[in-house]
Amino acid sequence: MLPLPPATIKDVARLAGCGIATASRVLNKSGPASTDMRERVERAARDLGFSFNAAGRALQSRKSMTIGCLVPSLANPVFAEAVQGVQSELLGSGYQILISCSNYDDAADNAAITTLLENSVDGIIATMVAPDRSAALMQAKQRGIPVSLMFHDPLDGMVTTYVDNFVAAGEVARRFATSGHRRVGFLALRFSTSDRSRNRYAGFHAQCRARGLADPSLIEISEEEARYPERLAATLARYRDVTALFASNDFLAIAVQKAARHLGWQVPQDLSVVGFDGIEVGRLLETPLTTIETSPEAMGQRAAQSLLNALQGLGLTQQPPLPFSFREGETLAAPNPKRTDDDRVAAQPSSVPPAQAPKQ
Amino acid sequence: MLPLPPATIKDVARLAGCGIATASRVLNKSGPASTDMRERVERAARDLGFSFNAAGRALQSRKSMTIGCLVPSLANPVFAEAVQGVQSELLGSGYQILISCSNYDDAADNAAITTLLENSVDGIIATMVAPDRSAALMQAKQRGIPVSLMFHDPLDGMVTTYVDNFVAAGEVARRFATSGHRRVGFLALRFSTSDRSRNRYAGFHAQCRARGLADPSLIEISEEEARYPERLAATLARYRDVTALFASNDFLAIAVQKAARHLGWQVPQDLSVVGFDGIEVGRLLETPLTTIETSPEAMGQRAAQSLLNALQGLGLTQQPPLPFSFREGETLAAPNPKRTDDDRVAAQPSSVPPAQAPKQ
DNA sequence: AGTCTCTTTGGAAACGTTTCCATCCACATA
DNA sequence: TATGTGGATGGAAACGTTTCCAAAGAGACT
Repeated sequence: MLPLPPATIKDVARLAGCGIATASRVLNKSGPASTDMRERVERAARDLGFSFNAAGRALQSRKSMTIGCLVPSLANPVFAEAVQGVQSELLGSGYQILISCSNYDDAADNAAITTLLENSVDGIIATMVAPDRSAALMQAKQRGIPVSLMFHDPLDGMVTTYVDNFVAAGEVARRFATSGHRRVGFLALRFSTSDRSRNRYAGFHAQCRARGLADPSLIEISEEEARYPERLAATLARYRDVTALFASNDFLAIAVQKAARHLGWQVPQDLSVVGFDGIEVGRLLETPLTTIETSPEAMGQRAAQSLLNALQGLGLTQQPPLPFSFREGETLAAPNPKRTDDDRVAAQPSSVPPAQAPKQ
Repeated sequence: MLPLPPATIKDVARLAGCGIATASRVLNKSGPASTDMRERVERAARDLGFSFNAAGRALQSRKSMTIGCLVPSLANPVFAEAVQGVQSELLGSGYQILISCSNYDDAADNAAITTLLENSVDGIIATMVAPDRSAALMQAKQRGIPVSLMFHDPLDGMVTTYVDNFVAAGEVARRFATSGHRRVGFLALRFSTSDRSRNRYAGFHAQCRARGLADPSLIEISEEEARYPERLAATLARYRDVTALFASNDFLAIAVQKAARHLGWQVPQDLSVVGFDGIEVGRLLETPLTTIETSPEAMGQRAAQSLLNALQGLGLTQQPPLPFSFREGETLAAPNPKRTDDDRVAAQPSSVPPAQAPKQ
C-alpha cells in the first residue's frame, strides 16, 4: 500500500458529479447549493476523507491562516508560558502558530522574521532583542502585516503587550527603602540584550534615588555564574555592603539564595532578595521568594487577542500595561545591622563596580 | 504608502529580462545559466527585495518545509525544553516548526494532528495522550509522513525517543530499598492521561516487589492539590506510614517538600522524596532534590534528528533509550524509626488506598 | 556546407484552491 | 405568450512556484 495522494477538491467534485466551484461552495458554506447537491458533496468528501490543502488555499486567498511567533527561547519558562497563552487564545480561531527562537541573538531575530515573512504569515507576535532596529520587522509592517510585541515596553510605532517594568522595579526599590535598606544591588543575566532588564534597572535606579538610597550596584553575571551557585557566591562576596538584591528574574533570585547559603549568609537576615516574574516554584521554596508577580500566559493571550482583532480589521491599538503585583514572600526583611557593620569594613566602593566574574 | 504586494519571481524575470524558468533556476541554483544572466537575475532579485513565497513553492513541490510539533503543553517546562531542542536541531535545515498544544486532551490531540496534516507538514514530532489509538496519526503514517514521538516508551510501529521510564523508576525503588524504606508511595498528577506516569509506576511497583517492599501506594492528586501545599498536605497526612515518596515529576516533588513542611515533617528525616526529570531549580533548593535526571532538550534534538534523517530518505529507525542518571540530592535518607513507630498507630491500610482528595 | 553535440534559454503545464462571471432553469408576473 | 427574477451551477482564470520539454545558438567535427 503505497502512500496514495490525498484527495483533492477535484476528486470530491468528480465523485459528487458536480463542478469544482460547487464543491468548494458547499464545503466552505460560501454560496448557494440545493439540498440534494449539498448532500452529495458532503458525502463524497466524507467518503474520500477529503480535507483542504492549506497551501492551495493560501496561494489563492493570500491568507495563510498562520501567525508567526518569535521568542528568545522556549527554555525560559516565561516565554514558553507566553507562547502557551498565545496558543490557547488562538485555539478556536483557525490560526496556526509558526514558531521560532532566536536564542537572544539579534541576527537570528531578523532571519527568523524574514522566514516568517516568506511563509506569508498573517500576523506576527514577537519578543526580540531590538525590535525597533529590525529591518525585517519594518518590512513586515510595510507589507501591512500586523505585529504585536510581547514583554517590550511601548516603542515608537509598535503595539506591545507588557508589564510596566520601570514602575514594577520602582516598587521593589520602594519596598527596600521601607524595610530600611540603604545599599542595594541589581543582578542581571543578559543585561545588554534585554530591554526588560534595562528598564527594570532604570526604574529601580530612579526610585532608589528618589528614596535617597545609594545608587544600586549593577551586577551583570554570566551564564556560568547563574548556573553554579559557588561561582555566583564568589561574585556576591565582592558586594558585602549590599544588604538587598533585586534579581531581574526569579531563577536568578533563587540562585542568589543558594549562593548566599554557600557564603553562610541567611536570607533574608543577612541578605534580602527580591525576584521578578512570579514563577510558581518560588512559592514552594522553604523560604518563599518575594517577587514581582506577573502572568506570562496572560501576556501571550493578550498579544494574541490584539492580533486577532487586527486581523479582523478592528485595528491594532496599544493597550495599557498588564497589572503586576508584589508578592510578599519571606526573602525580604530589614537589614541586619550587625552584619552590615561588621562587613562594611571589608567592603569595596560599589557605585558601579566591575561586573566581571573573578577568574577561577 | 499602501502595502504594496511583495515581488514575485515574475517581477524578477521581467526586470532581468528573462523567462521565469531561468529566474527560478538561477535563484535556486538548480540549473545552468550564463554568468551574465546569473548576475542580471541576482541583481533584479536584490533590487526588488524578492523572496520566495512558501505557499507557491509548497503547492508545486509538495514539500512544505514545515514539520508539525505537538506537545501537551508549553507551560510544562519539560515539553517546552523539548520543543526548544527540536527547534535548535532544525535550525540550519530550512524546516519551520508548526506548533500545537493539546492540554493533555485526547480529542485535541487528534484535531491538532489533522490540522497539521491539512497544512501538509513534511513530518511530525509529537507527544500525545494515546498515540497508539490516534486515527489521525494513522492517517499521517498512511500518507507516508514520517512520525517521531517523544517521551513515549516504544510502541508498536512507532519510532520514539524516550527515557526508559520503567527502568529509571525501578532505580528509585532500588534506592529506597537500599536506604531501608519498606513502605513507599508513588505520587502522580495526571496518571490516566500519561503513559509516562503509568510506566514509571509500573517500573517502581515491579522493583518494589522484587526488593520485598510493600506494594507502593498510588496517590493520584488533582491540579488543585498540586497547586496548594496545604491541600496536598491534607492528602499526604492520610499516608502516614509511607516513609518515602516517589513523585512522578520534580514539581510534584517540590510541592511534597512544601506540604511536608506544612505538616511539620522534615525532609528527608521524616519523609524521603525523589522526583523525576531533573529540572534545574531542583539543585538550587535549600534541600536539593534527589531525582532522576533527564534532558528534555536532548530528547527534542534526537527526535528532530531522527526525523531529518527520515526526510532525507535514510529511513526512520528506533534508537535505544536516552540515558538518565540518578541525581543524589539531599531529600533521600534512611527512614526515621521513631516517626514510623509513633505514626503507624494512626496509619490506615494503604496497599491501594483511595486516591481521591478529601472533600473540603 | 552539413551534421552533431552541448549549453543556455523560455513556454507552458501543473500543483489545489477560490471566485468572477455567464449560463441555465423554473417560476411568477404582466 | 413574452418578460423578468432569482437561485443553482460550472467554466475558467488566477495565485507563485517548479520542471518538463523544445527551441535556439555555438562550436566542433566530418
